[in-house]
Amino acid sequence: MSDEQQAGRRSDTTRASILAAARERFAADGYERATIRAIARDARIDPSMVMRYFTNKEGLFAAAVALDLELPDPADAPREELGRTLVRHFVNLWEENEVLTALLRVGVTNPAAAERMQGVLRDQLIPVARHVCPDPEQAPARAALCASQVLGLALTRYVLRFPASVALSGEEIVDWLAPTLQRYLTAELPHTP
Amino acid sequence: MSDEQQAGRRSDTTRASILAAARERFAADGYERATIRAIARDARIDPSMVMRYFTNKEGLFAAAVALDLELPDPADAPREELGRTLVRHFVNLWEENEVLTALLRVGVTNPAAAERMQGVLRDQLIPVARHVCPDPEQAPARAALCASQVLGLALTRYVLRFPASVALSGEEIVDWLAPTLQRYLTAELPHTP
DNA sequence: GCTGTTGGTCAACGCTTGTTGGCAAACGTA
DNA sequence: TACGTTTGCCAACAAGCGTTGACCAACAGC
Repeated sequence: MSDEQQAGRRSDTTRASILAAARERFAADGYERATIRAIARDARIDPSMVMRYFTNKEGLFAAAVALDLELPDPADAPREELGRTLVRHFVNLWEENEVLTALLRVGVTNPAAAERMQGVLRDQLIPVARHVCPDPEQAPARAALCASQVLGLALTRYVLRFPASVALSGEEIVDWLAPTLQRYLTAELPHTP
Repeated sequence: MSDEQQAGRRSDTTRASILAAARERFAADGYERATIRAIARDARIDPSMVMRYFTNKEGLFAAAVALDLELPDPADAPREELGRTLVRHFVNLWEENEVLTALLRVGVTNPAAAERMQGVLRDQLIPVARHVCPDPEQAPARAALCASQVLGLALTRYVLRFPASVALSGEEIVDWLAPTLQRYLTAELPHTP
């Protein structure tokens, strides 16, 4: 009767297991090397099922990396601790959420994924920056600097797996990065105007 | 007579044009999507020539991304300006050198490239850190933090191409990042021991 | 003159990829 | 019981990949 959902009645479990396998493979191998055949094998179904559920490899990826950062409301934390709050939030997110690694690894090769990351920055991080930084006009640049440090750490820790970066504890990361983000968000411009 | 070089007498120009095309493609497309056929087309030769000169796709990549950071000697700059000196050096390097973008984009998918980046960190950046940081035992962690910030900025600027990151001038990048690297290298540990 | 080496092209190989359409069960409803 | 829908597997497709080996043209030295 209802055509508002495409498949959805009984085998949501299959759909979910495909998505789980896809996330794992995309996070581990990137876009091209995460083949539909390998994902289907992990989910113990036939490759053609993937097409039925998600029409495309692109569609599968888009469904696999639906993302909401759920950033804390800047009004909830004191302005001087926002850096620390943000870094702690990101570390927790990366530790528990495979989607972020998948998005990062794929975004490097796949323009659609890169654009989605850019959208996350625009819709979720820039507003936070606009709320706390001295001149709202600088919000995009300041948010981009924060993103560069957070993504850089994720890159060396979860993707490139530099030993010294992997060895850091969550606490240490927070202690090192918090002042950086705090300065990027709230400090006056470092150069003479 | 001399067998110290494998091919090298007359057609070094072909070899060089293959390498140039390869660097460009690897930097723009990553490992899998930079096909030998496309590289050969760019260099206006037959794909089989690539194999003759470099035996493998792996061999081609390895030859295309030979890299030396040529970091400044830490003894040449005053300790308090090392952060600024390093950031300026890296910005110049990234602006003029396609190899770094290629290495970054490929390293995300290709373990061999990731290992090479790790080697660069180990052999070229950690020694600098060991030379200036309070406790030499912390050198790997401090160098990894510096790498995370530098690579993160390169990621958002040259690979993901976030507009706010692209819009930054070289000077602005130096002004923002220098204090970060300076702190990662020389500050006392930020947390209580 | 021949002849061997070098730089280069052509056509094909085996393989993997994303993707498609047909067919077989299982199930709910009438 | 009969039937239509859902859920799934199987076999195949066209295309693209890295890679190979046979063949050509030019040029060197004897």
